[in-house]
Amino acid sequence: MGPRGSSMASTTRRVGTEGSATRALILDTAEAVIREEGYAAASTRRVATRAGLKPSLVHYYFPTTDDLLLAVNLKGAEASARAIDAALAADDPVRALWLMHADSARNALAYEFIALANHRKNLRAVIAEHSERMRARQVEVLSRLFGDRLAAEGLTPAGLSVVLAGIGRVLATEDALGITAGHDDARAFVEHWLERLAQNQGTKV
Amino acid sequence: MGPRGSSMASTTRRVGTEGSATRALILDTAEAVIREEGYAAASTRRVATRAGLKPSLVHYYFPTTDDLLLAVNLKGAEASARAIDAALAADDPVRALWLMHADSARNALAYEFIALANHRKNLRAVIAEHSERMRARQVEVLSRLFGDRLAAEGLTPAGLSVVLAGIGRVLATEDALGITAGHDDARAFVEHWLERLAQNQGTKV
Amino acid sequence: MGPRGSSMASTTRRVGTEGSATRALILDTAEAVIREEGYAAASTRRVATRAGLKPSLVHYYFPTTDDLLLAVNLKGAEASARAIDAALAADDPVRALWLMHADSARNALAYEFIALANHRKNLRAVIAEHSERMRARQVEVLSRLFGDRLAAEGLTPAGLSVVLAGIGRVLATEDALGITAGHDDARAFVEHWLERLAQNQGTKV
Amino acid sequence: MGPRGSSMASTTRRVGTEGSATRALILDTAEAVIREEGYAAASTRRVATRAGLKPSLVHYYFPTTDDLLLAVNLKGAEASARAIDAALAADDPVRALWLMHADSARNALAYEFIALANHRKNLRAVIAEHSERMRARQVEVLSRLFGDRLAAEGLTPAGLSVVLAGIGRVLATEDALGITAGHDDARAFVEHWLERLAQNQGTKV
DNA sequence: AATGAATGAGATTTCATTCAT
DNA sequence: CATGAATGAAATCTCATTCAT
Repeated sequence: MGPRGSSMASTTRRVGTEGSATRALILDTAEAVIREEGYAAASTRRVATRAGLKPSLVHYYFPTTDDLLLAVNLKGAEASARAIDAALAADDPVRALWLMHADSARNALAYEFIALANHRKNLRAVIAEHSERMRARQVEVLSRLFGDRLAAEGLTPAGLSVVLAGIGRVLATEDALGITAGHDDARAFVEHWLERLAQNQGTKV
Repeated sequence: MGPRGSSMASTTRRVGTEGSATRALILDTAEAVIREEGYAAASTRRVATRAGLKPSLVHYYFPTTDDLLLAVNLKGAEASARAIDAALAADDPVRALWLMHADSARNALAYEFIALANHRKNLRAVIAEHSERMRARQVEVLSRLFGDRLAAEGLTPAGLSVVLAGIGRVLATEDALGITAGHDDARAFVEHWLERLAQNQGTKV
Repeated sequence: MGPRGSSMASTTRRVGTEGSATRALILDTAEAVIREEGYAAASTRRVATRAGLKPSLVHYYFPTTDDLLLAVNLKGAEASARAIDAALAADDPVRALWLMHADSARNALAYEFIALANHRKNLRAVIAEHSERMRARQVEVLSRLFGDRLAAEGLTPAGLSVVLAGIGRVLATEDALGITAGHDDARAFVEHWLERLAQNQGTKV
Repeated sequence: MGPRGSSMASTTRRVGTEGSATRALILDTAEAVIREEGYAAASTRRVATRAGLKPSLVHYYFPTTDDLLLAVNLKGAEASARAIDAALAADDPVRALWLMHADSARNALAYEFIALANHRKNLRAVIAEHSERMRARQVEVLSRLFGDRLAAEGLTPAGLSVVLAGIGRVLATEDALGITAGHDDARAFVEHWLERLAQNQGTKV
């Protein structure tokens, strides 16, 4: 990905007003680029061109490419957190959670950040922490929903979260590649199983 | 990611003796680089340096970077095919298949190629085809093992393959990032469930 | 000076044939640029433009700016070594040594490399070593010329080398800036003193 | 060295109260940066960051980088002038002058400005003038101390100043690089010689 | 079968400077 | 007094690829 200084990415450093419209535009554009072309394509130039800005301006707001990537990651994490909280408030919380995991737009982004974390030691810790926080948040929600009742299925809230994440992600990523064999079957299986679970579920809080 | 020519990948063009030791060395090195640093790092130079060869020589065997990447992908696909066939011959075929899906080294490579396919239209078709072939091969194996008996669980061979792939992949990728919450629970759940399935299984062919 | 990776400069790495005419041209041009505009001006672009080459070609021969700078330094050190050896063979060796130290072209280059060493940890060791080798070579020459006879003046070969280097350098650098006050006086003083020394000198070897 | 506007340095233009604490902070920080990392590192940004200020503020006080550099140079010249005056008032003035010339902190800064003058025509005249003034001031002091008595040694006040400057500078710069061969010998030689001179010296004024 | 030379493109980053508030 | 925004230029480096030998 070109030369990259070895200095730690400064998660906190943030040039430009937080509420700046330009900053938001850059962030949105970068997210779109990452989703469509991968994190490696989120170069200053490409993002700037697409946003109709000068490359230098991108650097003004995000001194380092890492800063930009982490900012997009953070934004995604915040969106996921909101989605989880919304699930808890939904009519059928478990199903809402499953839909979130099977959402391909969300998965495309998440996938990129995992790939990114895998290849850039600098960013690994921050990205991993975001993922862990999402897991924890889901555990909270699922615990509130099921109490101990998941144990009857041989599962735990954390285990359920892992299973849904895995199946959701493989469906989304394969869809993107045009691979579909077994998808409907797997989806039906999960949904059927979740329905059964839902009957076992405690009162919504 | 640096400049990448837009020329169609010449899947078939192949210079250099097929059985050449140099060719094998380049392929192995490229695979290691991809596994450790990601496909974006598999540049002619990097592979050459690491293999102790001149960059030009890499180009001699693989005229295009895409040629090299596809060759590594093909090699991985062949290894996966062998693993699936070996599973069929194992004592506990379903469990062997699950272990294959949960194998982190294999997943690391597979993950890279999915990311690659996602971001390079050129290669998408070839890589997707390899994945589909693997899925088909597993369906064959699982059908032979279970016949119709999976239906009782609300599943199909293809659906089961998808489920195992998803859960296996999420475990492997999160492990790599040091995320472990819920992993043991999910693993126990899958293994317990597979044991139950195995009792339902037909005679090994 | 722009981004600079933290990787150690690879003193030995050397792309392109040693005897290449292009390589020599780049080296000569870089030396001229450094002498005239300072080491900080020895950028790929500037050197390339001045040599009538493409910037990429400079990178082909000297992957890193540090590689280029060190190569120029090495070339200078070799020239100095030859000058010292030539002094030993001259009619009046001590005076020849003094003239070498007072040579402004040589000093301009030396000055740049000391400044460079001062500001780039990477290169410090190599450059310092070159300087030390020059000092050692002079000590050898002066010892051969004077034996113990310098002691009568309260000096040693190494001490004399330091004194000549210091006075020679200040004269050369100030000349370059147009500062001349006291220069003739200092020069006369040194030359008078060296004449006296020469009479004290042993037989030339 | 990055882009550097070609606008003449505005030696006189000076925004911000002369006595401003902020101005002094910027000046001190710039001096430290130059001393430690060289004049080329004294960029608006770097100085600002290190001083905990915004880059724009540095520009507010010093519209141009050249303005900043010259201000630091002036500050250094004033300090040297004070050191020379102090030498005259010292117990052993000649020795005090020598110690000033051998002072490595002072030399590090002086070295940078000579390099700077060498490479930026804009600034050459101003910096050279400062140096010349220091030389003149020393000549005054030495004349007062020795009258004509230096002639017996074949020297003049200006010549002595040059000699001390040269030897002092080479010792200081080589020390910084870890080169020490001959240093003690040269130092002993100079000090012994200065002692002899001192006995020849006139009454302190 | 292998390699040295050359080139154009692009990515990352740093910088000085201007302007409006 | 002070600052945020914006911009254009340049420096460093990496790459894929082509060509001639």
